[in-house]
Amino acid sequence: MNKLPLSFYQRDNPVEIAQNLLGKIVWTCINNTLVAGIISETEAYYGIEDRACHAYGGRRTPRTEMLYQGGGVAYLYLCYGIHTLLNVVTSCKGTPHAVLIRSFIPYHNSSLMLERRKGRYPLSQGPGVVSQALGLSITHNSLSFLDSVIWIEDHQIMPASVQVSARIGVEYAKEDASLPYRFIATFSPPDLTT
DNA sequence: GACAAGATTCGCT
DNA sequence: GCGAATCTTGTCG
Repeated sequence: MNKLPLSFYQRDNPVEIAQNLLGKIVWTCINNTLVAGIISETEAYYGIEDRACHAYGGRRTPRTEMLYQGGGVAYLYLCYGIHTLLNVVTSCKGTPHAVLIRSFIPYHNSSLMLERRKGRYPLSQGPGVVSQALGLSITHNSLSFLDSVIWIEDHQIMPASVQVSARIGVEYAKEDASLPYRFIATFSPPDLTT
Protein backbone atom coordinates (compact mmCIF):
# COMPACT_ATOMS: atom_id res chain seq x y z
CA MET A 1 0.00 0.00 0.00
CA ASN A 2 1.37 3.39 -1.02
CA LYS A 3 -0.84 5.83 0.81
CA LEU A 4 -0.09 9.45 -0.05
CA PRO A 5 1.73 11.18 2.84
CA LEU A 6 0.61 14.35 4.58
CA SER A 7 3.32 16.26 2.69
CA PHE A 8 1.49 15.56 -0.59
CA TYR A 9 -1.60 17.43 0.62
CA GLN A 10 0.10 20.24 2.51
CA ARG A 11 1.82 21.85 -0.45
CA ASP A 12 0.62 25.34 -1.16
CA ASN A 13 -0.56 25.11 -4.78
CA PRO A 14 -3.95 23.40 -5.28
CA VAL A 15 -3.63 23.65 -9.07
CA GLU A 16 -0.49 21.51 -8.96
CA ILE A 17 -2.08 19.06 -6.54
CA ALA A 18 -5.18 18.78 -8.74
CA GLN A 19 -2.91 17.68 -11.60
CA ASN A 20 -0.90 15.36 -9.36
CA LEU A 21 -4.07 13.59 -8.20
CA LEU A 22 -4.80 12.38 -11.73
CA GLY A 23 -3.92 8.68 -11.90
CA LYS A 24 -3.91 8.28 -8.12
CA ILE A 25 -6.28 5.68 -6.66
CA VAL A 26 -9.01 6.69 -4.24
CA TRP A 27 -10.28 3.97 -1.88
CA THR A 28 -13.19 3.83 0.50
CA CYS A 29 -14.12 1.15 2.97
CA ILE A 30 -17.76 1.73 3.90
CA ASN A 31 -19.71 -1.04 5.66
CA ASN A 32 -16.55 -3.17 5.53
CA THR A 33 -16.54 -3.15 1.74
CA LEU A 34 -13.72 -1.82 -0.41
CA VAL A 35 -14.15 0.11 -3.62
CA ALA A 36 -11.50 2.01 -5.56
CA GLY A 37 -11.13 4.18 -8.64
CA ILE A 38 -8.42 5.88 -10.64
CA ILE A 39 -8.90 9.64 -10.39
CA SER A 40 -9.47 11.03 -13.86
CA GLU A 41 -10.94 14.51 -13.43
CA THR A 42 -10.29 17.21 -10.82
CA GLU A 43 -10.82 20.91 -10.25
CA ALA A 44 -8.72 23.27 -8.10
CA TYR A 45 -10.28 25.86 -5.77
CA TYR A 46 -7.82 28.57 -4.94
CA GLY A 47 -8.86 29.73 -1.48
CA ILE A 48 -9.50 33.36 -0.61
CA GLU A 49 -8.54 34.70 -4.05
CA ASP A 50 -11.04 32.49 -5.90
CA ARG A 51 -14.62 33.67 -6.25
CA ALA A 52 -15.70 30.09 -6.95
CA CYS A 53 -14.29 28.87 -3.64
CA HIS A 54 -16.55 28.74 -0.59
CA ALA A 55 -13.81 30.49 1.39
CA TYR A 56 -13.49 33.39 -1.06
CA GLY A 57 -12.47 36.60 0.65
CA GLY A 58 -11.49 34.70 3.78
CA ARG A 59 -15.07 33.81 4.63
CA ARG A 60 -15.27 31.61 7.71
CA THR A 61 -18.53 29.86 8.48
CA PRO A 62 -19.35 26.54 10.10
CA ARG A 63 -19.26 24.93 6.68
CA THR A 64 -16.03 26.47 5.40
CA GLU A 65 -14.15 26.02 8.67
CA MET A 66 -13.12 22.61 7.40
CA LEU A 67 -11.13 24.24 4.58
CA TYR A 68 -8.89 26.04 7.07
CA GLN A 69 -7.90 22.93 9.01
CA GLY A 70 -4.90 22.05 6.83
CA GLY A 71 -4.40 19.60 3.97
CA GLY A 72 -5.21 15.91 4.13
CA VAL A 73 -8.87 15.90 5.15
CA ALA A 74 -12.07 15.40 3.17
CA TYR A 75 -14.51 18.28 2.67
CA LEU A 76 -17.96 16.99 1.70
CA TYR A 77 -20.99 19.18 1.32
CA LEU A 78 -24.49 18.98 -0.02
CA CYS A 79 -25.10 20.70 -3.34
CA TYR A 80 -28.59 21.62 -4.62
CA GLY A 81 -29.94 19.85 -1.55
CA ILE A 82 -29.41 16.52 -3.27
CA HIS A 83 -25.81 15.74 -4.16
CA THR A 84 -22.76 15.20 -2.00
CA LEU A 85 -19.53 16.57 -3.47
CA LEU A 86 -16.10 15.24 -2.47
CA ASN A 87 -13.17 17.60 -2.04
CA VAL A 88 -9.59 17.07 -0.91
CA VAL A 89 -8.46 19.88 1.40
CA THR A 90 -4.92 21.00 0.59
CA SER A 91 -2.26 23.43 1.80
CA CYS A 92 -1.52 24.18 5.46
CA LYS A 93 -3.66 25.23 8.38
CA GLY A 94 -5.18 28.65 7.76
CA THR A 95 -5.08 28.48 3.95
CA PRO A 96 -8.45 27.25 2.54
CA HIS A 97 -7.42 25.49 -0.66
CA ALA A 98 -9.23 22.42 -2.02
CA VAL A 99 -9.48 20.05 -4.96
CA LEU A 100 -12.84 18.70 -6.17
CA ILE A 101 -12.90 15.10 -7.45
CA ARG A 102 -15.19 15.13 -10.49
CA SER A 103 -14.73 11.64 -11.87
CA PHE A 104 -12.73 8.44 -11.73
CA ILE A 105 -12.33 5.14 -13.56
CA PRO A 106 -13.68 2.13 -11.60
CA TYR A 107 -10.69 0.08 -10.42
CA HIS A 108 -12.02 -2.24 -7.75
CA ASN A 109 -15.54 -3.58 -7.05
CA SER A 110 -17.42 -1.84 -9.83
CA SER A 111 -20.34 -4.21 -9.20
CA LEU A 112 -20.94 -2.51 -5.84
CA MET A 113 -20.72 0.89 -7.51
CA LEU A 114 -23.40 -0.19 -9.96
CA GLU A 115 -25.57 -1.31 -7.06
CA ARG A 116 -25.06 2.01 -5.25
CA ARG A 117 -25.91 3.80 -8.49
CA LYS A 118 -29.14 1.78 -8.70
CA GLY A 119 -28.08 0.32 -12.01
CA ARG A 120 -27.60 3.70 -13.64
CA TYR A 121 -24.73 4.85 -15.76
CA PRO A 122 -22.31 6.54 -15.77
CA LEU A 123 -20.82 4.75 -12.79
CA SER A 124 -18.30 7.35 -11.70
CA GLN A 125 -18.44 10.52 -13.80
CA GLY A 126 -19.70 13.75 -12.25
CA PRO A 127 -19.02 15.00 -8.72
CA GLY A 128 -22.34 13.88 -7.25
CA VAL A 129 -22.05 10.50 -8.88
CA VAL A 130 -18.49 10.03 -7.56
CA SER A 131 -19.70 10.30 -3.97
CA GLN A 132 -22.57 7.89 -4.64
CA ALA A 133 -20.26 5.27 -6.15
CA LEU A 134 -17.81 5.57 -3.28
CA GLY A 135 -20.63 5.33 -0.74
CA LEU A 136 -19.92 8.76 0.76
CA SER A 137 -22.32 11.24 2.35
CA ILE A 138 -21.91 14.40 4.41
CA THR A 139 -21.51 12.21 7.48
CA HIS A 140 -18.01 11.53 6.16
CA ASN A 141 -17.10 15.22 6.18
CA SER A 142 -13.82 16.04 7.96
CA LEU A 143 -12.37 12.53 7.71
CA SER A 144 -8.61 12.32 7.35
CA PHE A 145 -7.11 10.78 4.21
CA LEU A 146 -4.33 9.37 6.36
CA ASP A 147 -6.33 7.44 8.90
CA SER A 148 -9.98 6.71 8.09
CA VAL A 149 -12.33 4.85 5.75
CA ILE A 150 -11.21 6.98 2.79
CA TRP A 151 -7.66 7.30 1.48
CA ILE A 152 -5.62 7.80 -1.69
CA GLU A 153 -2.77 5.63 -2.95
CA ASP A 154 -0.04 6.12 -5.54
CA HIS A 155 0.24 3.12 -7.87
CA GLN A 156 2.52 4.92 -10.31
CA ILE A 157 -0.20 5.21 -12.93
CA MET A 158 0.52 8.12 -15.24
CA PRO A 159 -2.11 9.76 -17.47
CA ALA A 160 -1.52 9.26 -21.18
CA SER A 161 -2.64 12.85 -21.67
CA VAL A 162 -4.18 15.66 -19.67
CA GLN A 163 -6.70 18.16 -20.94
CA VAL A 164 -7.16 21.53 -19.24
CA SER A 165 -10.31 23.65 -19.23
CA ALA A 166 -12.44 26.08 -17.25
CA ARG A 167 -14.37 24.73 -14.29
CA ILE A 168 -17.97 23.55 -14.53
CA GLY A 169 -21.02 25.16 -12.96
CA VAL A 170 -19.30 28.19 -11.45
CA GLU A 171 -20.61 30.97 -13.72
CA TYR A 172 -21.49 32.98 -10.62
CA ALA A 173 -17.74 33.33 -9.95
CA LYS A 174 -17.52 35.92 -12.73
CA GLU A 175 -13.98 36.37 -14.08
CA ASP A 176 -12.66 33.48 -11.97
CA ALA A 177 -15.05 31.10 -13.72
CA SER A 178 -12.83 31.03 -16.78
CA LEU A 179 -9.62 30.11 -14.97
CA PRO A 180 -7.99 26.91 -16.35
CA TYR A 181 -8.38 24.95 -13.12
CA ARG A 182 -10.09 21.80 -14.43
CA PHE A 183 -7.99 18.78 -15.39
CA ILE A 184 -9.16 15.74 -17.32
CA ALA A 185 -6.91 12.72 -17.78
CA THR A 186 -7.02 9.93 -20.31
CA PHE A 187 -5.23 6.64 -19.73
CA SER A 188 -3.74 3.92 -21.85
CA PRO A 189 -5.26 1.41 -21.99
CA PRO A 190 -8.41 3.51 -21.56
CA ASP A 191 -10.23 0.96 -19.41
CA LEU A 192 -8.23 -0.35 -16.44
CA THR A 193 -11.23 -1.81 -14.64
CA THR A 194 -10.68 -5.03 -12.70
C1' DG B 1 -37.05 34.24 11.22
C1' DA B 2 -37.42 34.32 6.13
C1' DC B 3 -35.64 33.88 1.60
C1' DA B 4 -32.67 33.12 -2.47
C1' DA B 5 -29.38 30.34 -4.72
C1' DG B 6 -26.30 26.59 -5.39
C1' DA B 7 -18.91 23.24 -7.44
C1' DT B 8 -25.88 18.52 -10.04
C1' DT B 9 -28.51 14.72 -11.73
C1' DC B 10 -32.41 12.57 -13.79
C1' DG B 11 -36.41 11.92 -16.50
C1' DC B 12 -39.42 13.48 -19.84
C1' DT B 13 -40.60 16.16 -24.06
C1' DG C 1 -32.54 20.04 -24.58
C1' DC C 2 -35.16 21.61 -20.50
C1' DG C 3 -36.90 21.88 -15.99
C1' DA C 4 -37.92 19.74 -11.47
C1' DA C 5 -36.19 17.82 -7.29
C1' DT C 6 -34.63 19.17 -2.57
C1' DC C 7 -32.40 21.26 1.57
C1' DT C 8 -28.40 23.45 3.59
C1' DT C 9 -26.05 27.57 3.96
C1' DG C 10 -25.39 32.43 4.11
C1' DT C 11 -27.26 36.92 4.21
C1' DC C 12 -30.38 40.31 5.45
C1' DG C 13 -34.01 42.31 8.36
